[in-house]
Amino acid sequence: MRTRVRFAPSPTGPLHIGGVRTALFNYLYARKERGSFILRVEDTDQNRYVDGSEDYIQEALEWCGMHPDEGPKNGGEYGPYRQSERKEIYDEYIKLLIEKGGAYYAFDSNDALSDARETAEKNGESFKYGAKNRMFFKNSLTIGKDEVELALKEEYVVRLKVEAGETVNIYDEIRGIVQVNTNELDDKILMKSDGMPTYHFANVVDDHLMEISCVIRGEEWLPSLPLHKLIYDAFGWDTPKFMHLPLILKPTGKGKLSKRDGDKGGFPVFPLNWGEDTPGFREKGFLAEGMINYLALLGWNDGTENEFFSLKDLETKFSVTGIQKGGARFDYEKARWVNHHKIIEMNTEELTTQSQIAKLMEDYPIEKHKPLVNLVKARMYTLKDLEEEIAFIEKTYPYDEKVLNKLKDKNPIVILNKIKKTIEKETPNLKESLMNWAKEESIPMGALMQSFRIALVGQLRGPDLFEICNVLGKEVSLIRIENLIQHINLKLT
RNA sequence: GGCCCGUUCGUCUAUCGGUUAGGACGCCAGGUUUUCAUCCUGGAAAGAGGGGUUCGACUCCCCUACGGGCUACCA
Repeated sequence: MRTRVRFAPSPTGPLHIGGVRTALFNYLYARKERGSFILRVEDTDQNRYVDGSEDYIQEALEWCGMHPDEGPKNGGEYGPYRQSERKEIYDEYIKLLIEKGGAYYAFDSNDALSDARETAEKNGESFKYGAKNRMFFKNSLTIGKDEVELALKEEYVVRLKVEAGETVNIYDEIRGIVQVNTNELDDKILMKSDGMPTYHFANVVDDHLMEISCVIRGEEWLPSLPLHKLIYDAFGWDTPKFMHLPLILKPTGKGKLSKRDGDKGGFPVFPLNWGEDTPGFREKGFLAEGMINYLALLGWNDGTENEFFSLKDLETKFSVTGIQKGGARFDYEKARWVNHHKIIEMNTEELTTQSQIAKLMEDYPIEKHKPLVNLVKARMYTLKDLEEEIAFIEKTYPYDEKVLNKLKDKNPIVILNKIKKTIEKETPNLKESLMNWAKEESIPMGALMQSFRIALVGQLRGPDLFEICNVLGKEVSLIRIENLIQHINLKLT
């Protein structure tokens, strides 16, 4: 049997990072098994449909390098790949299921159902429309044929007929056998009154028709797995394999990771920007490889102590046995650290051509780009860090007065003047020359370097000083040194 | 509440009955460096609790606790 897996998001907004990981594991499984990775858009709920989400999903996958083999954009033999375009298929199959006796029409009003729900809750029970009570409701099992014909002209739904008292056994590739008694299940609605299928029905029909060999999805679907199994059984279809991935949890506190957590903690929970106030990893300066690597680590490992993987590595190293059972807390610091590593690992040439990097440097001559990136590369955790790291080119930070106070008694003016002169003369090896001078004059190395650094950038941090001097050029360096001399003189008077 | 799933350092994790319980992020200390950062070395830090099974349990089983998910004509 060919390996075919699908990623099946709903276009209800931006793709959550948990969704990205589900897509990733699907993608990796497909590549590892030399199968197909399919994108299917599950847009059966018109009320929750959000314009632009499908494009967002597509773009996010492409940014990550996970190109679907089949999907709404590039088509395929098993299309259409949007559920809203498969309505006739569901109609056909729901009829088939009803004929087989696996499902039935139900005509209960919302009022009747909420009444029933209320009384059940009053008695401390949870309401379930099922084998125990379906005969007390208005449906095609309780009313006559003629009446059904009539009722079918009005609004109706189709429900799965779940037999009572049976044990359903299903195998999850990660967790093993999951067992549920059908008494715990209810007669789930398969077709809604608007004529669209529910997730459960569309999902099973499509997975079967698209010949999906393994369903890989989030753990939130585990409770409905028995239901799905029952639908397969009702049709007489073989079930695919199932794999339920653990969820991504909040960094602290209870529950799964949400957009609110990102807002609170100042980190993205989406791959790409969505509107103005929903930041994405990409815009926050992550490399796709950085985000992917971190996400892969969140709930999976290859059994070794290796933590760095490219997407290509993962395609060969991915294995189901390495998948974790329990949920994993999201740790932005570690995500940043992984990204940092990816930045350092990337060759400077490639890094320099990253569009975000190129944009930050567009005001500088092109030949300076690579040396600049090279200079601050090791200091970057995100691509955006470049901006702050090269800010010294435009301006100096306000002088660190604490340092100036300490330097006060160490002849800073003498030192600065010496540096000035040395630069003016265009001494071939500035560093060596200054160091030799300091040695001869018994000037502490610290005083020399600190004065120089304060002059050029205003503070005691930043990349290699002589490189900075080099980048700034003779003219700017001299001006900055002169500025500091004046600043000190002003303070002395 | 009911049902299902889970539980190793603060966090992500290794261990697949016998280990000084290993690694990574973060934290702390030291080193390299003209500064900061990078980098290197070291350190503190874990088997939820209780019962079994076993010569021996982090590992297998049961119970409890805790955590998570589901409980819609949403996915």
